[in-house]
Amino acid sequence: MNMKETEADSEMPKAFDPQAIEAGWYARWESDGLFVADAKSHKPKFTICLPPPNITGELHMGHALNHTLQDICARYRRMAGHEVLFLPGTDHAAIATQNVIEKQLAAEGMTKEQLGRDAFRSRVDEWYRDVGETIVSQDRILGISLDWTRLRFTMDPRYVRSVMTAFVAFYERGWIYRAPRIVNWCPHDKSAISDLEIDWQEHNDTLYYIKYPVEGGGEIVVATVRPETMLVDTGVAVNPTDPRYQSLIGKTAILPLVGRKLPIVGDAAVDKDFGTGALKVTPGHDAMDYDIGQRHSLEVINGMHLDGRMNVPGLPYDGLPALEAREKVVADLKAQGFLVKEEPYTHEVGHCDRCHTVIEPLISEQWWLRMETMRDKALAASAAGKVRWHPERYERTYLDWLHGLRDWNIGRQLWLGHRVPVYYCENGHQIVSIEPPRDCAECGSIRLTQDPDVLDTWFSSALWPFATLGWPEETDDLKAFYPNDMNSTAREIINLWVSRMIMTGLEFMGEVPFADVAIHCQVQAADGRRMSKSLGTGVDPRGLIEKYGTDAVRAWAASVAMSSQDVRFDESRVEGYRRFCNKLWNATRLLLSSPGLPPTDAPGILEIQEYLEDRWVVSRLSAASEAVTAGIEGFTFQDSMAAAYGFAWNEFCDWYLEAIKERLRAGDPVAQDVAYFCLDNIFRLLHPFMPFVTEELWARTPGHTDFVMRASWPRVELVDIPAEEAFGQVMSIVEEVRAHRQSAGAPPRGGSLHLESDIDRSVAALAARLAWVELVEEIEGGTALATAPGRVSFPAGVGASQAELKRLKELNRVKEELAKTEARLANPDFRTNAPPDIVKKLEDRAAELRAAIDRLQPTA
RNA sequence: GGGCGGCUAGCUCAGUUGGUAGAGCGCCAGCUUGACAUGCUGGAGGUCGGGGGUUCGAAACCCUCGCCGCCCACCA
Repeated sequence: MNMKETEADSEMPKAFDPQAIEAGWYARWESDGLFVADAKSHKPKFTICLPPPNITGELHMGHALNHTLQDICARYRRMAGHEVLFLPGTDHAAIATQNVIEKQLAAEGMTKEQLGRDAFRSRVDEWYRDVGETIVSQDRILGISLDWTRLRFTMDPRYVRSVMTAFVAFYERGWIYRAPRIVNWCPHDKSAISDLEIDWQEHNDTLYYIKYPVEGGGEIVVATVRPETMLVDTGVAVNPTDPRYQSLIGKTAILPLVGRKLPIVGDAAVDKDFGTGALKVTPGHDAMDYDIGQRHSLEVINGMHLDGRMNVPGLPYDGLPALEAREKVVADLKAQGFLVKEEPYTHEVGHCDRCHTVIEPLISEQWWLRMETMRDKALAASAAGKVRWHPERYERTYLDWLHGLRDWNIGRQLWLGHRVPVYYCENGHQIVSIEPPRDCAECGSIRLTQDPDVLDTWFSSALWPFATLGWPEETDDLKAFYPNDMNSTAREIINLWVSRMIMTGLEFMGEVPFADVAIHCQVQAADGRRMSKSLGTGVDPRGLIEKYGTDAVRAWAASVAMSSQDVRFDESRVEGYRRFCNKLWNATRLLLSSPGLPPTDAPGILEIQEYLEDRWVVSRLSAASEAVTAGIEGFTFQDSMAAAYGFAWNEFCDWYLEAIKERLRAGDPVAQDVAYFCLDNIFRLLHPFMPFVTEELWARTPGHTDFVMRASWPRVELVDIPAEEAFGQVMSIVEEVRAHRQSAGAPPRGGSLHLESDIDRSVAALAARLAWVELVEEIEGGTALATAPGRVSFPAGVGASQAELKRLKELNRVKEELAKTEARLANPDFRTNAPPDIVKKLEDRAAELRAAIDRLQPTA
């Protein structure tokens, strides 16, 4: 530790310059090992595993916000005496990465099929190495105190082993099975995706009414927005309670254009009020139809190839893309007189959330994971209060989803990701194994092929809180740092990620992965739209950092943090926090300019009896430190920021430093001591929020030989209520005198103030000094004060009539308030029902107002 | 179709057991006051989305309507 070397003993520059000070600190913290967690430490542990950003991504406002909040917690806990592990990592983001690579290949005039699976894989590995830790290393400029020695990637061999272990464990429990189901199929990625990966968009489509003839006479009309799917209809369903159709149940309809015979069945899932109340049943291409089909043993026909083209051999629509097939089907229906009518119809259509292609539900063999047991454990953990949500309301989002949970489609038909560890031998035996098996356990065959599917990216993310620590090995890290303590996330991945971490954590580790889940607010663009690169509404945090400095961006992030409301981005607020940094900078300069030897020990021994302002400021500091701590502990970081800002600027700088300027100039050691004590505490309280400027100023102030990052968390308990009341009186007198001075057009200094003897003399003296007036025993004329018994007069100014105007205005305002107050007091119900202290307060207020009126009356 | 959040000063937001409406930015006016003009001082500006109700008293609690945003949902 050799901080003194670079400590600037020289004159401080007049203005705070973020670029100049932020450069060095991160490297020094890192090289001094301040971010590295010690699993052997005896301190209480505090662990956060940073949500792994997509390796394809760029740092955006959401990361800046989320990572800052976690870093506030990490830095705070270190100072408060915890051994902190704050672990960074990245996620392989299978679909997103595959799309990136495929685009690259396309640019080279190639497809992945031409390249082959193995070459594709090495291409991906190369790309991963290339991109490396670009995304997370951007966290360095944000000052995020991550333990880089423990950087993890979901494709690291050790992590892959965790994923395989989890798969096999689930398989052995009998929870993994392969079955055909309707899945959300992305024809572009040629893969199934889960329900949660669907992005719903409103479409203006057409609802077609189609006439199906019924055998033995008559007809039944169905309505659909996807007429091309009728080619593989295998039934017609009506609601059994619908009198219009009851007589048709059991009969057979004839499918137009195809001629297939369709049983007409009764099923309660059919909505009588939609369309005609009759539903064409296409079990191969609609989830509800599939269920109806299962209930009535209807045939399942797959009518689509995996690339979205129609698969209807023998029909003229075979091989057409869905939309073209739709046009042709409609034209033919119209030509043959089956189309009854068309009407405009607006509805939600699912798109792939990675590539935005329209999803086609189709039947497909998939790997599924049964969730019942894990779901029930998760529910029980919540019931037992093991997971606390902040804000609380998000617990319901989570629980509601859990209650409706269905089996999870964990398979993806991609080339990139964790390959399903299932192998088949030439004799059709199946082997499930963490390591690739050499031969078939049943027949000894060595001709094995691995299942082509890979796992949903979220399957590996679900293991993050313990797979990053080495699970399934019983590592020191795992023992020391599981369970983690908090998880901080955007609300859009509560179900996708948080819920699944909770379930797997309970299943494999027997404990919830974290006790607290913080869901931060969403940052919107200034115009209220979503921030997104494609909309051009994104704001790059790096640009902001260049402009205002990291500390300003972080302080802004903290100030919005966990607001119940999403916030519109307002750059002027960031700028405001840069000015706050400058304020701290200059307050420090003022102190350092005070003559005499500065204290050599860390400030702390206080002689605060003599001066009212000293007693007041440490009392306010006590309140601020409590509020800042409570805000961090209670996950309302915005409250912490507001409390620290308000104290440092409005109380410490505006009032306290102004009050002691003369004492500082005179080199009064008590004033220096108290002021240094306050600054010292301000730096520590603000360090989690604004690490750079606080570290820099800490190094520049006396008595500090170690990093503020390693200082202890302050707990100031010097509350002095009488001092706060007395100083409050000072403030209101000073403010009123200043107001009178301005409206009188009097010069900035000078004038006389007389205060009646029931005002404490120390209050009177301090008020006079701060208001730049002379305290006098007698006063001629002048203006009466409303806030205290007394009068003030100024050397003749230009605006005497303005002063008169001001007096009358004030008199009016006071009279109005008195009228309102008296009216409330006159209400007998008020006196009988309101608590006595409220009544007393109001009576006191009325008395004050009457006194003020007396003083404000013209002197005649 | 369910559910959640929001609607407070021109703008962005605070307002935690109901008890005289706040901050920052912006605006107006005055200050080169020996830390800071990235500053200091003073000021203007709000029927707390509309309407009901509970209460002595509502921005806060209840009902209702209206917008804005989000999440969940196998109605074709």
